[in-house]
Amino acid sequence: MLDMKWIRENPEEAEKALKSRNPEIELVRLLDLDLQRREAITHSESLRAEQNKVGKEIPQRKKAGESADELIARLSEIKREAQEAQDRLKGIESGFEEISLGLPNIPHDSVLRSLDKEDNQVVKTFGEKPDFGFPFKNHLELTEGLGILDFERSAKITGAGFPLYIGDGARLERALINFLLDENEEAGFTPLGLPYLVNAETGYTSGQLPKFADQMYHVTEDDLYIIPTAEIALGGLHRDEILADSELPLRYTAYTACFRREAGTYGAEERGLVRTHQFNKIELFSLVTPEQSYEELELLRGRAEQSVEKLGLHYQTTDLVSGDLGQAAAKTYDIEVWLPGQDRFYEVSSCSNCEAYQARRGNIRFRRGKDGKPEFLHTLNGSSLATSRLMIGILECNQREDGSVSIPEVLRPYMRGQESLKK
RNA sequence: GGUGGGAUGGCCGAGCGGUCGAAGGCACCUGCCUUGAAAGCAGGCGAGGGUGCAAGUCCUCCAGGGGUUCGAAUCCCCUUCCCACCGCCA
Repeated sequence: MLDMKWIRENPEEAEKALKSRNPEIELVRLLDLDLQRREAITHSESLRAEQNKVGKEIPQRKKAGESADELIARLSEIKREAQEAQDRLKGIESGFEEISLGLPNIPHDSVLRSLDKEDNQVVKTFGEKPDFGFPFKNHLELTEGLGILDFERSAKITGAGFPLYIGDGARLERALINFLLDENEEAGFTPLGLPYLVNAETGYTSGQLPKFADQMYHVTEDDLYIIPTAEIALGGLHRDEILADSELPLRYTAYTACFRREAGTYGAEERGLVRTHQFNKIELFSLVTPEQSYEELELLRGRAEQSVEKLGLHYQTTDLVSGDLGQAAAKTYDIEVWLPGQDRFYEVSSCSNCEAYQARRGNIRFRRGKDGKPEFLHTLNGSSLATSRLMIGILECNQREDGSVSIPEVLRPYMRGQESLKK
């Protein structure tokens, strides 16, 4: 959700910024409803004030031993009017919310205005494309040879898009998860074990609801949503709280499975582990004061980059253009790992500063000192990292001619010293 | 799933249906006192919103949502959450 006061005062600037993300966004209707809303509030409240005033006279009249019948009659008339005004206000507000809850965040000034993903700026590159010197295999050929991944059987269990790791495959991913959690914890992030199902309020906080409801699995029986990323659950963590500025920044890390319906997407080129309904991810999440948030974004990005570097994978970091930003983000860096089998870079991390967008929706605030007025804080999230896609990179980039795969050294302690994956 | 008990301001805690946004205590802030501190004294001290240059003023909020009533923190109904016990169970 956006700062309505700011939009009201800077309508052209706001619309221009939002159009840089989606040219179809118009604010005319929102501004009109905002005006109507405030008028309706004033009208409704003045009637309430009168109602209260007359209401207070009744006991006084009665105490004095006089009849209050006439006042009571007048009051019922005021009440009827007040109720009408109230109903009208509710109608306006629901229209207002429908629009305002659907609007994306305003991009940060430093974000390049463009609708074309091709304009995403590469801000860092690490390593090089591997030169195998032999016909290399893609991750599906490798995992089949090693017997560590089985999509045919997982389809029997569930259906398409749900990976089944076996033996060394399961072990390697677990090693990745533990390695990343340890790295993050050493960097000062508090580890959390999170619920995988969230209620609707939490879904709204992150910006996932109402607009992207169809991307989440919904347990209708209990009206709970299965998280597409830990970020959604983390958004609910401090909902409706006022934190002390001395507690900030709050930094969390959590491993969760992530579930995405991927409705409307399909692609023969995204086979195997590239895009699945269920995958694993370690998340970073920070709550900070507004003046800290861009420094924090660099911290998250650096944290994620460092982990990829330790794994020895070739990657590039891009600064996304306005048109490629997620709903809640004001600025985002993507970290993409080179996947030889796909012949392109693939996102393994996305680090975003959501500024006050989520805080406003979830009413997450902080107070400066003892006497400061509560203010919305800034939230940031970053993947560190998506392990399922990392698996592809590790397998494909570390393969040997015989189909075995050498395990990155940093993971070996997590694999009881195992140095390679062999049949 | 069943039964019973709860939910009030940062915390604790009172609140006959009628000046209750809410006693009292703790914590906190300001001033007095003090060499300094403590104690004591005086005052202040929730959030959101409308309006206004501002002082201010008005509205809303006692878990959430409905209802009864001229009037609800107080009465009724529903929901959620917490606690206890029973049932079931990793």
